[in-house]
Amino acid sequence: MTKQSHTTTSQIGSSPPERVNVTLEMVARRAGVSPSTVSRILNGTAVVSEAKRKAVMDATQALGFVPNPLARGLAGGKTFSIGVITQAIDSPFYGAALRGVEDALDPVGYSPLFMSAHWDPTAEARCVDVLRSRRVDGIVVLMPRLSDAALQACAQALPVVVSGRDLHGPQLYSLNFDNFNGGRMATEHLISRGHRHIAFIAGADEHPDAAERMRGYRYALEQAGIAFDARLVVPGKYHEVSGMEAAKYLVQQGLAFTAIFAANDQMASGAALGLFQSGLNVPQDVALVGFDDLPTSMYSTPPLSTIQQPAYDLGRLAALAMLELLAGNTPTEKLPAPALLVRASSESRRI
Amino acid sequence: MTKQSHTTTSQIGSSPPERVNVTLEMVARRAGVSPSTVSRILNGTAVVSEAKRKAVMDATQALGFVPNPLARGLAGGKTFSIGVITQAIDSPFYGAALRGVEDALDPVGYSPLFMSAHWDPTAEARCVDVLRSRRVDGIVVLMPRLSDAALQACAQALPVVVSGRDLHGPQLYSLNFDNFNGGRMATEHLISRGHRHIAFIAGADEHPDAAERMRGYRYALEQAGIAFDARLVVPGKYHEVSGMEAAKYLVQQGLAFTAIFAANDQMASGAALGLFQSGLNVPQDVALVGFDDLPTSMYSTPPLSTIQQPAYDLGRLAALAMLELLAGNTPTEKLPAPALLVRASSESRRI
DNA sequence: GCTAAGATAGAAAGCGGTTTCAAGAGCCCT
DNA sequence: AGGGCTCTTGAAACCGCTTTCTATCTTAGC
Repeated sequence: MTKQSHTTTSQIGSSPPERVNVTLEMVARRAGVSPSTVSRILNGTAVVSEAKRKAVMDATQALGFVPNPLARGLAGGKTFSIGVITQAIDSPFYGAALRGVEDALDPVGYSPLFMSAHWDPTAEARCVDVLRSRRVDGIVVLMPRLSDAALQACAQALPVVVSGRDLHGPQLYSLNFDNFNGGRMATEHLISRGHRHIAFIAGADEHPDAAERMRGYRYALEQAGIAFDARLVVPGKYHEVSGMEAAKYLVQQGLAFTAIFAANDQMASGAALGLFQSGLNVPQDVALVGFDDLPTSMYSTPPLSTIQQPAYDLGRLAALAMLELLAGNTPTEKLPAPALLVRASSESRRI
Repeated sequence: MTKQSHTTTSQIGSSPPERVNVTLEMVARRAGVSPSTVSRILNGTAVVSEAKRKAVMDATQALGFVPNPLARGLAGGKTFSIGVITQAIDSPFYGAALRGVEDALDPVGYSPLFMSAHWDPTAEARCVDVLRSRRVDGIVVLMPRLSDAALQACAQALPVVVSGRDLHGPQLYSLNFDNFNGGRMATEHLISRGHRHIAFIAGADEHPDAAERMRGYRYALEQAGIAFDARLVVPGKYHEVSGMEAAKYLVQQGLAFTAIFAANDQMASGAALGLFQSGLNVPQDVALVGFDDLPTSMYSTPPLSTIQQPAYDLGRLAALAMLELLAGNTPTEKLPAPALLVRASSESRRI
């Protein structure tokens, strides 16, 4: 892949903006060659004599030429932009991921086009359509809600990278996080602290990752010889309110639990509040563990123990994988294994 | 402005993707008219006989024609995309704002192009260059770090909307939030609760809004006849760690403060943790008020009293103002006045 | 009834690149 | 010296749409 150099000589504040759009033709004229030659040199498409190469480079520099991406897209079919579909751009989790995407794409001259699907498959399909109509070179879908079939169909037309699935194909790559082991580790951690009555605030059923985390929870209990108690599992919706309500509900039920494992940090944060409002403190009365390691979790009061899910890396690796796909290679990116972060919210207190 | 209808008949899952790119010319042929006519009809650029209009509409529908934005941009100069520069896409504050931008732009067929400048003016200038090279129709800069002059120069070339400044011009609009009164209200709230020794965790000096919030703090003290004590003002950097350190520092100094006003919620959150680690509780020992009302602040333990700064609206209104500018109108968007949200972190306890 | 003005619609010229096609130059070989 | 190749480079077509220019057909005016 041609490394896109954004050596743009800043136009801000520089001499009056009269220096309107410099075109490839102007460069050609100044360098005394044909437009085709300039194009070839700039793209490294063909071998050119060193003399002309130098002349063109100089002219490019002198004129501050920056190729028009629109024209390039129209003619060459590549827009150097890639579509990124998230569920909500304003969620802390996706925010970090988008940052990762940005950091991976920017240095190579690609621009991300972000869209939020709001957990709605229909909206997600529309996002895909809009992105395709904008002629993006590829699409990255973080935590898709679309069916596997739909994603695969989409990958027929252009490269696709998804997270949270296990799909593969010539133009399709997926990055999956080990939610099962994350769930297992979080639960084992609580068990190792002496807890035997561990409540679980689950995520929405449609979230495959939420299901995996729960599977990890149950597996850990089983391994420890603790009977699974369905009453200790409360459904949540991955956001704070649902965590808060779940915690209050657990307290109201009068169940004897000493710890809570929430399927994500947002719910854990809500749960902490729910417990607090019910007169219980974390970790003195109830130990709490979340999942995701949102940037804020480390600074909550008390800091939240959690499973680190590298959202930033997720975005970065997904973007890098897309670049590989675009370059015709087979991506090899892998997400790091889940890691347990023990913080104050699950502090010792052996029961 | 022509309302862009994204009536894209979803291509996902629909009949094989053989139905390659439908072009305007194909529509023209099918409708038995010239390409120019199709263009005119689709853009409402000229009066056309009802018969042809119908024929074209039908053909468009039947073929599922979606104009190629690249070609449009190349030919017509408008790309229906607008650049949005934030300081950090992964900050909760900007996340909400971006969501607002998205919501305002999407229905009218415009796409946002997000870039993060990381609080670096040089990076910000580069963002502007990249966006201009991508031929965006306008640029929205949320909380710019660039000089007024640079922004004004930029507005010579294309419409610009900024937040956090007070700039005006033919192609320049700004949305400013009343940080002074926000700071004043937060402080007055604490004073009304009986506090006389109120510490202030300030934001970085370069942030004009941080300076305004501090001015509000001092003004409120003055109005209440409370002497300003420079030792109670600790500099922060708008992120959690700095808030945490500031709180610990205050405690270490052994100063007799009973309340803290932090210039933003992230620092307030850090401060709560710092106090907690110093053995002090919010609000029993120290009352705490933040600024911004981040989505998470409401669910922190205890919920944080704060000044509501409508980040979502900021994004939405900025985008709407841009659309006005693009339509040749003078925007009239105004941000709502600051509002105090009293929550548990500053709970009663009259001293 | 004939011309001036107005309304519609097509032809064609870009917009700024990429890429195919073809030609000229240089080189080797017989 | 001439034929056959390869290498470099220019000319021109094309990507898909907008827009100017021009031509045709009405309709109005006297």
